[in-house]
Amino acid sequence: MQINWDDMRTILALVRAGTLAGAADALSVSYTTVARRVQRAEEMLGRPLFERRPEGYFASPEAEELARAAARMEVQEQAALRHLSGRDQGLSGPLTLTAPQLLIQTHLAPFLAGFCRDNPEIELTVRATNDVLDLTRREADLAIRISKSPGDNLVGLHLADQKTTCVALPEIVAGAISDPSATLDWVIYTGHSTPPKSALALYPNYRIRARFDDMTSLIAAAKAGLGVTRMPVYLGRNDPELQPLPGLEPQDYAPIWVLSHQDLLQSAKVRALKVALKQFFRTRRDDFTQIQSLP
Amino acid sequence: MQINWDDMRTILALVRAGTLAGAADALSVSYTTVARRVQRAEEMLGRPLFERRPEGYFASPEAEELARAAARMEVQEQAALRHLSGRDQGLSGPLTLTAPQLLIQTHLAPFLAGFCRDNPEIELTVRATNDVLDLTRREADLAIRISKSPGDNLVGLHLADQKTTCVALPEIVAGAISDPSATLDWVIYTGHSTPPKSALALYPNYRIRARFDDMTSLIAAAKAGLGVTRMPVYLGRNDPELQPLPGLEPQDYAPIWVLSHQDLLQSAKVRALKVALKQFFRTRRDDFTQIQSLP
DNA sequence: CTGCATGCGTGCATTTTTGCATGGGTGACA
DNA sequence: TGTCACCCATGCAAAAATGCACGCATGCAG
Repeated sequence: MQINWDDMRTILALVRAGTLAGAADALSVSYTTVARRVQRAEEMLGRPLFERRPEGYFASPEAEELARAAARMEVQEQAALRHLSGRDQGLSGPLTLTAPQLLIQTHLAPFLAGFCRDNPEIELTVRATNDVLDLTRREADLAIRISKSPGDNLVGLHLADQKTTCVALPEIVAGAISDPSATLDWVIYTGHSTPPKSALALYPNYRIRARFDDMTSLIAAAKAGLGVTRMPVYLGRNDPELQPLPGLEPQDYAPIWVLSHQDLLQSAKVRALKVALKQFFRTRRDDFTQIQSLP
Repeated sequence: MQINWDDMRTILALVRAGTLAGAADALSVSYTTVARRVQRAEEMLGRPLFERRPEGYFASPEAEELARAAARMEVQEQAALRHLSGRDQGLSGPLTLTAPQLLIQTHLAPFLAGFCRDNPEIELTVRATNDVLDLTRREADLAIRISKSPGDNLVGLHLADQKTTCVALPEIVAGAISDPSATLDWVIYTGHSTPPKSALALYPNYRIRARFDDMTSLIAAAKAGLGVTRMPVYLGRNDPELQPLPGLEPQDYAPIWVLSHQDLLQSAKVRALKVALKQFFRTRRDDFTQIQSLP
């Protein structure tokens, strides 16, 4: 009874995904290939591993057991690759960074352009996503996160503190100032149930017009005049269309960190990007905490 | 930075073997394939893994690290396959047994023939070797061993006790009887420094004519008249050319066990062979302890 | 020094693996 | 009920991996 290691990896992907297409995506092959590798593995082992159902491939207990073993193999593989990357002392080759979309758009893009110019041998990949990528599984080498704690096995470097501000179109702000007790429209982030308490202290009557699960959309909604919205100051402060609600101090918000896996601490590329990020954010510290730029 | 799992397995084999041909043997592929897989892995990782030397491939520290990870992956893979085999309740498919050559020649061969007839669906592979195969690495499902202790993670079933006897050609035996104080020639197993003490008590003067590290050769040497030799009674007792040295009680020797991995305890095939072995050895118990067959 | 065993690299034909295109089935939804 | 979005199986052609044959270097024994 023999088995091909890549077939085990395929079984793992299929158990995880549940469908041929899903597994194929994860492995960057076609689903036909997944189907045939599974078929081959079943022949090798002399027993069926998956039940073919109209809604997908259903894993038998045997397949699940193989997948558990394959998952443990994967941990070993990834640890080895991380260690290998960690040994890498050259400023060349691939380097992957993940960061929140908006931070890239507003601040990181020009910085990264400079970094690439300074390090022409580094092949930088940027994954602009709000999803939390798994640094342990090497989905990225570095992650810029807006969060309060680094996380397991990860090494964090604090880049900047952040505060939030409440902004809206000038006419809405003017209305609120002229009559603080009038009902104020809000657009808020999904998950928050009410506008910030400090705002309610000044403007107690509110109506929630909409909720969005995406900051870009939230900004667009505010610009469309849907209401007031709370956002990190780096987004609100320089937008010519939006204006802060007066009388409110900026509120604390989760700081910005850059994280990497312990194993990559010694990697020259990772260190280079961390150092550059630290320098960059030092010059821009106020962007994230001060409502108005200093003269 | 990506890597193919079978390439990791190849790196492991190459680090272990040190040469392309050796790794190729272990993997049952051609050495060309090993060379090309390594080349591909090196390209993927963007760094060399082996130093090509005239005497073979020399692993770099990176390759050794990858190999260590791959070895841990291998442990997982093999554990999974063992568990899978353990679930196997059918009396069909592959089954591998390892046993000492001589035991197969003299006793096991007819027994195994019967077992195969009784279980025509089982595809039995016999590995006749004196090397201790690794049941953990699934080099065999069952092992018949001449040894005092089963070993780690293995489950043993005692098949028979054994004794040894000292035999030689009739003329040598006759000479020893006629003059016990004459110098007696011996052929002994490598590792033993002297003939057995109980023999020296009766025949104190000895000369070691040769040492052999292989029992078959030892027997041939005894038959060629090189001297007296000590061997398990199952080998000596029925050989028409050889005769026991009189006055010596059979001496204790390591018993015969059949071993299998814990994970395979539930496998129907493994259990079937164990049961059959136990029954067979019960009827042949005396072959291994009595110098003369009973009338 | 020569023959021989062992080890490596490379070009080429063969085999295997892969992806694509097509067809069929099922369930959600207007 | 028709459409759409997902599933899956299979035939076929392209692409990749493999094995083989050959040539070359090295170390060792006679």
